[in-house]
Amino acid sequence: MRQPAGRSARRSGGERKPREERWAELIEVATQVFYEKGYDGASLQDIADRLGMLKGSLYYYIQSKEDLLFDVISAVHKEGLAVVRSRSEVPGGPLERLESVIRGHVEHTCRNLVPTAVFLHELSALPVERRKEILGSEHAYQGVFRDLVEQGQAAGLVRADLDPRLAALSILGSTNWVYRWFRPGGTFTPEQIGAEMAEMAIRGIATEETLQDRASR
Amino acid sequence: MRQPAGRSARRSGGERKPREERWAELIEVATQVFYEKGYDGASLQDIADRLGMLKGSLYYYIQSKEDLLFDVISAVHKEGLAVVRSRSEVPGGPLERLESVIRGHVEHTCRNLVPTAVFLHELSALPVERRKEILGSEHAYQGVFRDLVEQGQAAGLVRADLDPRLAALSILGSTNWVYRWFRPGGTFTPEQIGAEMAEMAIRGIATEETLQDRASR
DNA sequence: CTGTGACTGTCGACCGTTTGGTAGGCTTTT
DNA sequence: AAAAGCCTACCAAACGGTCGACAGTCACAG
Repeated sequence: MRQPAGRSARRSGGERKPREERWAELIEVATQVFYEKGYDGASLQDIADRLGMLKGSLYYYIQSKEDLLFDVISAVHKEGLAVVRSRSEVPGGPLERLESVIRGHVEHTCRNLVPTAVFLHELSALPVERRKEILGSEHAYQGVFRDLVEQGQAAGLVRADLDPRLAALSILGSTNWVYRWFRPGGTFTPEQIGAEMAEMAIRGIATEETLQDRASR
Repeated sequence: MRQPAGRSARRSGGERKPREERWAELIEVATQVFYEKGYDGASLQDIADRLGMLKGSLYYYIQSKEDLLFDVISAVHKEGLAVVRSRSEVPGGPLERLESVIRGHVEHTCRNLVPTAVFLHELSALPVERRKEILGSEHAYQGVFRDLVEQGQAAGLVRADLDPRLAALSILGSTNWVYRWFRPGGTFTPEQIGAEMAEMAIRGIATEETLQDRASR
Protein backbone atom coordinates (compact mmCIF):
# COMPACT_ATOMS: atom_id res chain seq x y z
CA MET A 1 0.00 0.00 0.00
CA ARG A 2 2.78 2.35 1.00
CA GLN A 3 1.09 5.60 1.75
CA PRO A 4 3.70 8.36 1.35
CA ALA A 5 3.68 9.18 5.03
CA GLY A 6 0.80 7.67 6.93
CA ARG A 7 1.70 9.67 9.98
CA SER A 8 2.77 13.21 9.37
CA ALA A 9 1.15 13.97 6.03
CA ARG A 10 -2.35 15.07 6.82
CA ARG A 11 -4.77 15.71 4.05
CA SER A 12 -2.05 16.60 1.58
CA GLY A 13 -3.50 17.47 -1.81
CA GLY A 14 -7.04 16.34 -1.18
CA GLU A 15 -8.65 18.86 -3.47
CA ARG A 16 -12.36 18.52 -3.53
CA LYS A 17 -13.96 18.55 -6.93
CA PRO A 18 -17.48 18.02 -8.21
CA ARG A 19 -18.34 14.58 -9.43
CA GLU A 20 -18.42 15.19 -13.15
CA GLU A 21 -15.09 16.89 -13.22
CA ARG A 22 -13.42 14.15 -11.23
CA TRP A 23 -15.02 11.49 -13.34
CA ALA A 24 -13.55 13.05 -16.46
CA GLU A 25 -10.15 13.19 -14.81
CA LEU A 26 -10.46 9.59 -13.72
CA ILE A 27 -11.20 8.38 -17.21
CA GLU A 28 -8.37 10.40 -18.65
CA VAL A 29 -5.83 9.25 -16.11
CA ALA A 30 -6.96 5.65 -16.28
CA THR A 31 -6.65 5.73 -20.05
CA GLN A 32 -3.13 7.04 -19.81
CA VAL A 33 -2.07 4.52 -17.19
CA PHE A 34 -3.60 1.61 -19.08
CA TYR A 35 -1.74 2.85 -22.12
CA GLU A 36 1.59 2.93 -20.34
CA LYS A 37 1.37 -0.26 -18.33
CA GLY A 38 -1.39 -2.30 -19.86
CA TYR A 39 -4.55 -3.21 -17.98
CA ASP A 40 -3.10 -6.03 -15.92
CA GLY A 41 0.13 -4.20 -15.32
CA ALA A 42 -1.62 -1.09 -14.07
CA SER A 43 -2.78 -0.88 -10.50
CA LEU A 44 -5.52 1.20 -9.01
CA GLN A 45 -2.81 2.60 -6.80
CA ASP A 46 -1.08 4.03 -9.87
CA ILE A 47 -4.26 5.71 -10.97
CA ALA A 48 -5.13 7.04 -7.54
CA ASP A 49 -1.62 8.42 -7.10
CA ARG A 50 -1.85 10.38 -10.28
CA LEU A 51 -5.19 11.78 -9.28
CA GLY A 52 -3.80 12.75 -5.93
CA MET A 53 -6.23 10.57 -4.04
CA LEU A 54 -6.21 7.27 -2.24
CA LYS A 55 -6.95 3.97 -3.80
CA GLY A 56 -10.00 3.37 -1.66
CA SER A 57 -11.51 6.65 -2.77
CA LEU A 58 -11.73 5.45 -6.33
CA TYR A 59 -14.55 3.18 -5.32
CA TYR A 60 -16.71 6.19 -4.78
CA TYR A 61 -16.67 6.43 -8.58
CA ILE A 62 -16.32 2.88 -9.82
CA GLN A 63 -17.49 -0.57 -8.88
CA SER A 64 -14.43 -2.45 -10.07
CA LYS A 65 -11.23 -2.12 -12.01
CA GLU A 66 -12.82 -3.93 -14.89
CA ASP A 67 -15.61 -1.36 -15.07
CA LEU A 68 -13.00 1.30 -15.51
CA LEU A 69 -11.47 -0.42 -18.51
CA PHE A 70 -14.90 -1.02 -19.91
CA ASP A 71 -15.85 2.62 -19.69
CA VAL A 72 -12.58 3.75 -21.22
CA ILE A 73 -12.85 1.36 -24.11
CA SER A 74 -16.50 1.70 -24.89
CA ALA A 75 -16.17 5.48 -25.05
CA VAL A 76 -13.47 5.44 -27.74
CA HIS A 77 -15.13 2.70 -29.64
CA LYS A 78 -18.43 4.52 -29.82
CA GLU A 79 -16.72 7.66 -30.98
CA GLY A 80 -14.60 5.92 -33.58
CA LEU A 81 -17.48 3.96 -34.94
CA ALA A 82 -19.54 7.12 -35.26
CA VAL A 83 -16.81 8.72 -37.34
CA VAL A 84 -16.54 5.75 -39.63
CA ARG A 85 -20.28 5.31 -39.99
CA SER A 86 -20.92 8.93 -40.86
CA ARG A 87 -18.11 8.90 -43.39
CA SER A 88 -19.53 5.81 -45.00
CA GLU A 89 -22.62 7.78 -46.00
CA VAL A 90 -20.84 10.71 -47.55
CA PRO A 91 -22.03 11.67 -51.08
CA GLY A 92 -20.26 9.92 -53.97
CA GLY A 93 -19.59 6.41 -55.19
CA PRO A 94 -18.45 3.46 -53.05
CA LEU A 95 -14.79 4.23 -53.63
CA GLU A 96 -15.14 7.87 -52.67
CA ARG A 97 -16.93 6.75 -49.56
CA LEU A 98 -14.30 4.17 -48.78
CA GLU A 99 -11.63 6.79 -49.17
CA SER A 100 -13.44 9.07 -46.78
CA VAL A 101 -13.88 6.27 -44.27
CA ILE A 102 -10.22 5.35 -44.32
CA ARG A 103 -9.07 8.93 -43.97
CA GLY A 104 -11.50 9.56 -41.16
CA HIS A 105 -10.55 6.39 -39.38
CA VAL A 106 -6.83 7.04 -39.59
CA GLU A 107 -7.12 10.66 -38.59
CA HIS A 108 -9.31 9.79 -35.66
CA THR A 109 -6.82 7.13 -34.58
CA CYS A 110 -3.91 9.56 -34.74
CA ARG A 111 -5.73 12.30 -32.88
CA ASN A 112 -6.90 9.92 -30.20
CA LEU A 113 -3.81 7.79 -30.06
CA VAL A 114 -3.85 6.86 -26.40
CA PRO A 115 -7.49 5.85 -26.02
CA THR A 116 -7.41 4.06 -29.36
CA ALA A 117 -4.33 2.12 -28.37
CA VAL A 118 -6.01 1.06 -25.15
CA PHE A 119 -9.06 0.00 -27.09
CA LEU A 120 -7.13 -2.05 -29.60
CA HIS A 121 -4.64 -3.48 -27.16
CA GLU A 122 -6.58 -4.09 -23.99
CA LEU A 123 -9.92 -5.17 -25.35
CA SER A 124 -8.75 -8.72 -24.89
CA ALA A 125 -8.42 -8.11 -21.16
CA LEU A 126 -12.19 -7.88 -20.89
CA PRO A 127 -14.27 -11.02 -20.43
CA VAL A 128 -15.95 -12.13 -23.65
CA GLU A 129 -19.43 -10.97 -22.71
CA ARG A 130 -18.34 -7.42 -22.10
CA ARG A 131 -16.28 -7.50 -25.25
CA LYS A 132 -19.36 -8.37 -27.24
CA GLU A 133 -21.29 -5.67 -25.46
CA ILE A 134 -18.89 -3.19 -27.02
CA LEU A 135 -18.29 -4.66 -30.45
CA GLY A 136 -21.73 -6.01 -31.10
CA SER A 137 -21.88 -9.68 -31.97
CA GLU A 138 -20.77 -8.90 -35.50
CA HIS A 139 -17.70 -6.76 -35.68
CA ALA A 140 -19.07 -3.35 -36.58
CA TYR A 141 -15.98 -1.71 -38.00
CA GLN A 142 -15.27 -4.66 -40.20
CA GLY A 143 -18.81 -4.57 -41.46
CA VAL A 144 -18.58 -0.99 -42.67
CA PHE A 145 -15.46 -1.72 -44.66
CA ARG A 146 -16.77 -4.96 -46.07
CA ASP A 147 -20.04 -3.38 -47.15
CA LEU A 148 -18.22 -0.68 -49.06
CA VAL A 149 -16.04 -3.22 -50.82
CA GLU A 150 -19.11 -5.19 -51.79
CA GLN A 151 -20.82 -2.09 -53.09
CA GLY A 152 -17.70 -1.38 -55.11
CA GLN A 153 -17.89 -4.83 -56.62
CA ALA A 154 -21.57 -4.45 -57.42
CA ALA A 155 -20.73 -1.24 -59.26
CA GLY A 156 -17.91 -2.94 -61.14
CA LEU A 157 -15.32 -0.70 -59.56
CA VAL A 158 -13.65 -3.36 -57.48
CA ARG A 159 -12.12 -6.60 -58.72
CA ALA A 160 -14.79 -9.28 -58.63
CA ASP A 161 -12.37 -12.08 -57.72
CA LEU A 162 -11.57 -10.47 -54.40
CA ASP A 163 -13.08 -11.74 -51.19
CA PRO A 164 -14.67 -8.68 -49.58
CA ARG A 165 -14.06 -9.95 -46.08
CA LEU A 166 -10.39 -10.45 -46.77
CA ALA A 167 -10.12 -7.06 -48.40
CA ALA A 168 -11.82 -5.43 -45.44
CA LEU A 169 -9.51 -7.17 -43.00
CA SER A 170 -6.49 -6.15 -44.99
CA ILE A 171 -7.47 -2.49 -45.07
CA LEU A 172 -8.49 -2.52 -41.44
CA GLY A 173 -5.17 -4.09 -40.61
CA SER A 174 -3.08 -1.38 -42.15
CA THR A 175 -5.18 1.37 -40.59
CA ASN A 176 -5.45 -0.20 -37.17
CA TRP A 177 -1.74 -0.81 -37.11
CA VAL A 178 -1.17 2.92 -37.15
CA TYR A 179 -1.48 3.14 -33.38
CA ARG A 180 1.69 1.08 -33.09
CA TRP A 181 3.98 3.51 -34.81
CA PHE A 182 2.36 6.93 -35.14
CA ARG A 183 3.79 9.63 -32.91
CA PRO A 184 2.42 13.17 -32.93
CA GLY A 185 4.99 15.58 -34.22
CA GLY A 186 6.74 12.81 -36.11
CA THR A 187 7.50 12.58 -39.81
CA PHE A 188 3.91 12.28 -40.98
CA THR A 189 0.73 14.18 -40.30
CA PRO A 190 -2.51 12.31 -39.74
CA GLU A 191 -3.86 13.71 -43.00
CA GLN A 192 -0.86 12.48 -44.95
CA ILE A 193 -1.14 9.02 -43.50
CA GLY A 194 -4.86 8.87 -44.08
CA ALA A 195 -4.55 10.06 -47.65
CA GLU A 196 -1.75 7.71 -48.64
CA MET A 197 -3.30 4.72 -46.96
CA ALA A 198 -6.61 5.38 -48.65
CA GLU A 199 -4.88 5.65 -51.99
CA MET A 200 -3.01 2.41 -51.51
CA ALA A 201 -6.06 0.58 -50.32
CA ILE A 202 -8.22 1.69 -53.21
CA ARG A 203 -5.61 0.94 -55.83
CA GLY A 204 -5.17 -2.41 -54.17
CA ILE A 205 -8.74 -3.46 -54.73
CA ALA A 206 -9.82 -1.54 -57.84
CA THR A 207 -10.11 -2.95 -61.34
CA GLU A 208 -7.67 -1.82 -64.04
CA GLU A 209 -10.38 0.19 -65.79
CA THR A 210 -11.29 2.02 -62.62
CA LEU A 211 -7.67 2.99 -62.14
CA GLN A 212 -7.37 4.34 -65.68
CA ASP A 213 -10.55 6.34 -65.25
CA ARG A 214 -9.28 7.79 -62.03
CA ALA A 215 -5.91 8.61 -63.59
CA SER A 216 -7.43 10.47 -66.54
CA ARG A 217 -9.56 12.68 -64.38
CA MET B 1 -0.32 -20.70 -3.37
CA ARG B 2 -2.95 -23.30 -2.56
CA GLN B 3 -1.23 -26.62 -2.86
CA PRO B 4 -3.89 -29.25 -3.68
CA ALA B 5 -3.32 -31.21 -0.47
CA GLY B 6 -0.12 -30.40 1.35
CA ARG B 7 -0.67 -33.28 3.70
CA SER B 8 -1.94 -36.45 2.12
CA ALA B 9 -0.87 -36.06 -1.49
CA ARG B 10 2.67 -37.34 -1.70
CA ARG B 11 4.59 -36.84 -4.86
CA SER B 12 1.51 -36.79 -7.03
CA GLY B 13 2.41 -36.38 -10.71
CA GLY B 14 6.01 -35.42 -10.25
CA GLU B 15 7.30 -37.05 -13.39
CA ARG B 16 10.97 -36.60 -13.76
CA LYS B 17 12.16 -35.56 -17.16
CA PRO B 18 15.53 -34.65 -18.61
CA ARG B 19 16.37 -31.01 -18.81
CA GLU B 20 16.00 -30.46 -22.54
CA GLU B 21 12.64 -32.09 -22.76
CA ARG B 22 11.28 -30.09 -19.85
CA TRP B 23 12.69 -26.89 -21.23
CA ALA B 24 10.85 -27.43 -24.49
CA GLU B 25 7.65 -28.12 -22.58
CA LEU B 26 8.16 -25.06 -20.49
CA ILE B 27 8.54 -22.78 -23.48
CA GLU B 28 5.52 -24.29 -25.14
CA VAL B 29 3.31 -24.04 -22.10
CA ALA B 30 4.49 -20.55 -21.27
CA THR B 31 3.74 -19.43 -24.81
CA GLN B 32 0.24 -20.81 -24.58
CA VAL B 33 -0.44 -19.27 -21.20
CA PHE B 34 0.90 -15.87 -22.24
CA TYR B 35 -1.31 -16.11 -25.27
CA GLU B 36 -4.40 -16.81 -23.24
CA LYS B 37 -3.90 -14.44 -20.35
CA GLY B 38 -1.28 -11.97 -21.45
CA TYR B 39 2.08 -11.63 -19.77
CA ASP B 40 0.94 -9.65 -16.76
CA GLY B 41 -2.23 -11.62 -16.42
CA ALA B 42 -0.42 -14.95 -16.42
CA SER B 43 1.11 -16.24 -13.23
CA LEU B 44 3.97 -18.65 -12.80
CA GLN B 45 1.51 -20.71 -10.86
CA ASP B 46 -0.59 -21.13 -14.00
CA ILE B 47 2.40 -22.31 -15.94
CA ALA B 48 3.63 -24.62 -13.24
CA ASP B 49 0.17 -26.13 -12.84
CA ARG B 50 -0.02 -26.98 -16.49
CA LEU B 51 3.39 -28.59 -16.36
CA GLY B 52 2.36 -30.58 -13.32
CA MET B 53 5.03 -29.07 -11.15
CA LEU B 54 5.32 -26.52 -8.40
CA LYS B 55 5.97 -22.87 -8.92
CA GLY B 56 9.27 -22.97 -7.11
CA SER B 57 10.57 -25.70 -9.38
CA LEU B 58 10.36 -23.40 -12.38
CA TYR B 59 13.33 -21.51 -11.04
CA TYR B 60 15.49 -24.47 -11.74
CA TYR B 61 15.00 -23.53 -15.40
CA ILE B 62 14.59 -19.78 -15.40
CA GLN B 63 15.94 -16.78 -13.55
CA SER B 64 12.81 -14.70 -13.73
CA LYS B 65 9.39 -14.46 -15.27
CA GLU B 66 10.67 -11.81 -17.60
CA ASP B 67 13.37 -14.15 -18.92
CA LEU B 68 10.66 -16.56 -19.87
CA LEU B 69 8.83 -14.01 -21.97
CA PHE B 70 12.09 -12.92 -23.49
CA ASP B 71 12.97 -16.44 -24.56
CA VAL B 72 9.53 -17.07 -25.99
CA ILE B 73 9.51 -13.88 -27.98
CA SER B 74 13.04 -13.88 -29.24
CA ALA B 75 12.61 -17.41 -30.58
CA VAL B 76 9.62 -16.53 -32.79
CA HIS B 77 11.09 -13.28 -33.87
CA LYS B 78 14.32 -14.87 -35.04
CA GLU B 79 12.41 -17.50 -36.95
CA GLY B 80 10.05 -15.05 -38.58
CA LEU B 81 12.79 -12.69 -39.53
CA ALA B 82 14.74 -15.53 -41.11
CA VAL B 83 11.74 -16.41 -43.26
CA VAL B 84 11.28 -12.85 -44.41
CA ARG B 85 14.96 -12.25 -45.03
CA SER B 86 15.42 -15.38 -47.11
CA ARG B 87 12.34 -14.56 -49.15
CA SER B 88 13.63 -11.08 -49.81
CA GLU B 89 16.54 -12.56 -51.75
CA VAL B 90 14.54 -14.84 -53.96
CA PRO B 91 15.30 -14.55 -57.72
CA GLY B 92 13.25 -12.00 -59.66
CA GLY B 93 12.49 -8.28 -59.57
CA PRO B 94 11.67 -6.24 -56.48
CA LEU B 95 7.97 -6.84 -56.86
CA GLU B 96 8.34 -10.59 -57.18
CA ARG B 97 10.49 -10.52 -54.10
CA LEU B 98 8.02 -8.39 -52.23
CA GLU B 99 5.29 -10.80 -53.16
CA SER B 100 7.31 -13.70 -51.85
CA VAL B 101 8.08 -11.86 -48.63
CA ILE B 102 4.46 -11.05 -47.96
CA ARG B 103 3.31 -14.57 -48.67
CA GLY B 104 6.03 -16.04 -46.51
CA HIS B 105 5.34 -13.66 -43.70
CA VAL B 106 1.61 -14.27 -43.68
CA GLU B 107 1.94 -18.02 -43.94
CA HIS B 108 4.47 -18.11 -41.16
CA THR B 109 2.18 -16.01 -39.00
CA CYS B 110 -0.77 -18.29 -39.60
CA ARG B 111 1.20 -21.46 -38.96
CA ASN B 112 2.71 -20.07 -35.78
CA LEU B 113 -0.29 -18.17 -34.59
CA VAL B 114 0.19 -18.48 -30.87
CA PRO B 115 3.86 -17.58 -30.59
CA THR B 116 3.44 -14.82 -33.14
CA ALA B 117 0.54 -13.35 -31.22
CA VAL B 118 2.61 -13.37 -28.06
CA PHE B 119 5.43 -11.66 -29.88
CA LEU B 120 3.26 -8.94 -31.35
CA HIS B 121 1.10 -8.44 -28.32
CA GLU B 122 3.43 -8.84 -25.37
CA LEU B 123 6.61 -7.32 -26.70
CA SER B 124 5.58 -4.13 -24.99
CA ALA B 125 5.68 -5.91 -21.63
CA LEU B 126 9.45 -6.17 -21.90
CA PRO B 127 11.62 -3.31 -20.72
CA VAL B 128 12.96 -1.19 -23.56
CA GLU B 129 16.49 -2.55 -23.45
CA ARG B 130 15.40 -6.12 -23.91
CA ARG B 131 13.00 -5.05 -26.59
CA LYS B 132 15.85 -3.53 -28.54
CA GLU B 133 17.89 -6.65 -27.98
CA ILE B 134 15.26 -8.50 -29.96
CA LEU B 135 14.31 -6.02 -32.63
CA GLY B 136 17.68 -4.45 -33.19
CA SER B 137 17.83 -0.70 -32.81
CA GLU B 138 16.25 -0.29 -36.23
CA HIS B 139 13.14 -2.32 -36.75
CA ALA B 140 14.32 -5.21 -38.87
CA TYR B 141 11.05 -6.33 -40.39
CA GLN B 142 10.14 -2.85 -41.41
CA GLY B 143 13.53 -2.44 -43.03
CA VAL B 144 13.09 -5.43 -45.30
CA PHE B 145 9.77 -4.16 -46.58
CA ARG B 146 10.97 -0.60 -46.99
CA ASP B 147 14.05 -1.68 -48.90
CA LEU B 148 11.99 -3.63 -51.36
CA VAL B 149 9.66 -0.72 -51.92
CA GLU B 150 12.64 1.53 -52.55
CA GLN B 151 14.12 -0.93 -54.98
CA GLY B 152 10.80 -1.00 -56.74
CA GLN B 153 10.86 2.76 -57.05
CA ALA B 154 14.42 2.74 -58.35
CA ALA B 155 13.32 0.30 -61.02
CA GLY B 156 10.33 2.46 -61.92
CA LEU B 157 7.90 -0.24 -60.86
CA VAL B 158 6.52 1.56 -57.85
CA ARG B 159 4.93 4.99 -57.78
CA ALA B 160 7.62 7.56 -57.11
CA ASP B 161 5.39 9.87 -55.09
CA LEU B 162 4.94 7.24 -52.41
CA ASP B 163 6.84 7.41 -49.16
CA PRO B 164 8.53 4.03 -48.82
CA ARG B 165 8.36 4.05 -45.05
CA LEU B 166 4.65 4.68 -45.13
CA ALA B 167 4.14 2.01 -47.73
CA ALA B 168 6.14 -0.47 -45.68
CA LEU B 169 4.16 0.33 -42.55
CA SER B 170 0.91 -0.04 -44.41
CA ILE B 171 1.81 -3.45 -45.78
CA LEU B 172 3.25 -4.59 -42.50
CA GLY B 173 0.07 -3.45 -40.82
CA SER B 174 -2.24 -5.54 -42.92
CA THR B 175 -0.02 -8.62 -42.57
CA ASN B 176 0.67 -8.25 -38.88
CA TRP B 177 -2.99 -7.76 -38.20
CA VAL B 178 -3.63 -11.27 -39.38
CA TYR B 179 -2.88 -12.72 -35.96
CA ARG B 180 -5.96 -10.93 -34.64
CA TRP B 181 -8.49 -12.70 -36.79
CA PHE B 182 -7.00 -15.79 -38.39
CA ARG B 183 -8.20 -19.10 -36.99
CA PRO B 184 -6.92 -22.41 -38.34
CA GLY B 185 -9.68 -24.31 -40.05
CA GLY B 186 -11.58 -21.10 -40.72
CA THR B 187 -12.76 -19.70 -44.02
CA PHE B 188 -9.34 -18.96 -45.45
CA THR B 189 -6.14 -20.92 -45.78
CA PRO B 190 -2.81 -19.28 -45.02
CA GLU B 191 -1.88 -19.51 -48.69
CA GLN B 192 -5.05 -17.77 -49.78
CA ILE B 193 -4.54 -14.95 -47.34
CA GLY B 194 -0.91 -14.55 -48.25
CA ALA B 195 -1.67 -14.52 -51.96
CA GLU B 196 -4.50 -12.03 -51.78
CA MET B 197 -2.69 -9.72 -49.44
CA ALA B 198 0.38 -9.72 -51.61
CA GLU B 199 -1.73 -8.93 -54.64
CA MET B 200 -3.47 -6.06 -52.91
CA ALA B 201 -0.26 -4.65 -51.55
CA ILE B 202 1.52 -4.71 -54.88
CA ARG B 203 -1.36 -3.20 -56.77
CA GLY B 204 -1.54 -0.58 -54.09
CA ILE B 205 1.97 0.67 -54.68
CA ALA B 206 2.64 -0.11 -58.34
CA THR B 207 2.56 2.38 -61.19
CA GLU B 208 -0.20 2.18 -63.82
CA GLU B 209 2.27 0.89 -66.43
CA THR B 210 3.49 -1.86 -64.15
CA LEU B 211 -0.07 -3.00 -63.62
CA GLN B 212 -0.80 -3.11 -67.34
CA ASP B 213 2.37 -5.08 -67.97
CA ARG B 214 1.43 -7.54 -65.28
CA ALA B 215 -2.10 -7.83 -66.64
CA SER B 216 -0.96 -8.60 -70.16
CA ARG B 217 1.32 -11.41 -69.08
C1' DC C 1 26.44 -57.83 -9.40
C1' DT C 2 26.54 -54.67 -5.76
C1' DG C 3 27.53 -50.53 -3.09
C1' DT C 4 28.44 -45.69 -3.08
C1' DG C 5 28.61 -41.04 -3.95
C1' DA C 6 27.69 -37.16 -6.97
C1' DC C 7 24.35 -35.02 -9.53
C1' DT C 8 19.75 -33.69 -11.20
C1' DG C 9 15.07 -32.49 -11.00
C1' DT C 10 11.43 -31.57 -7.88
C1' DC C 11 9.13 -30.52 -3.56
C1' DG C 12 7.42 -27.82 0.27
C1' DA C 13 7.39 -24.25 3.13
C1' DC C 14 8.22 -19.69 3.44
C1' DC C 15 9.04 -14.34 2.65
C1' DG C 16 7.92 -9.59 1.68
C1' DT C 17 5.12 -7.02 -1.14
C1' DT C 18 1.27 -5.69 -3.74
C1' DT C 19 -3.16 -6.42 -5.28
C1' DG C 20 -8.39 -5.46 -5.77
C1' DG C 21 -11.71 -4.45 -2.69
C1' DT C 22 -14.54 -2.98 1.86
C1' DA C 23 -16.45 -0.14 5.61
C1' DG C 24 -16.97 3.56 8.54
C1' DG C 25 -15.78 7.96 9.77
C1' DC C 26 -14.41 12.81 8.94
C1' DT C 27 -14.77 17.17 6.56
C1' DT C 28 -16.36 20.37 3.37
C1' DT C 29 -20.10 22.16 0.58
C1' DT C 30 -24.92 23.19 -0.14
C1' DA D 1 -28.67 19.11 8.89
C1' DA D 2 -28.12 16.62 4.95
C1' DA D 3 -25.43 15.21 1.22
C1' DA D 4 -21.11 14.75 -1.36
C1' DG D 5 -16.35 13.80 -1.57
C1' DC D 6 -12.52 11.75 0.30
C1' DC D 7 -9.54 9.40 3.97
C1' DT D 8 -8.02 5.87 7.36
C1' DA D 9 -7.43 1.43 8.26
C1' DC D 10 -8.01 -2.84 7.17
C1' DC D 11 -8.58 -7.67 4.67
C1' DA D 12 -7.67 -12.04 2.35
C1' DA D 13 -5.60 -13.54 -1.60
C1' DA D 14 -2.18 -13.71 -4.90
C1' DC D 15 2.07 -12.52 -6.63
C1' DG D 16 7.30 -13.28 -7.90
C1' DG D 17 10.96 -15.21 -5.81
C1' DT D 18 14.22 -18.01 -2.37
C1' DC D 19 16.11 -22.00 -0.18
C1' DG D 20 17.10 -26.24 2.15
C1' DA D 21 15.78 -30.87 1.83
C1' DC D 22 15.32 -35.00 -0.68
C1' DA D 23 14.28 -38.77 -3.91
C1' DG D 24 15.55 -40.90 -8.37
C1' DT D 25 19.24 -41.71 -11.64
C1' DC D 26 23.64 -42.85 -13.25
C1' DA D 27 28.74 -43.76 -13.47
C1' DC D 28 31.94 -46.15 -11.59
C1' DA D 29 34.68 -48.78 -7.95
C1' DG D 30 34.95 -52.91 -5.65
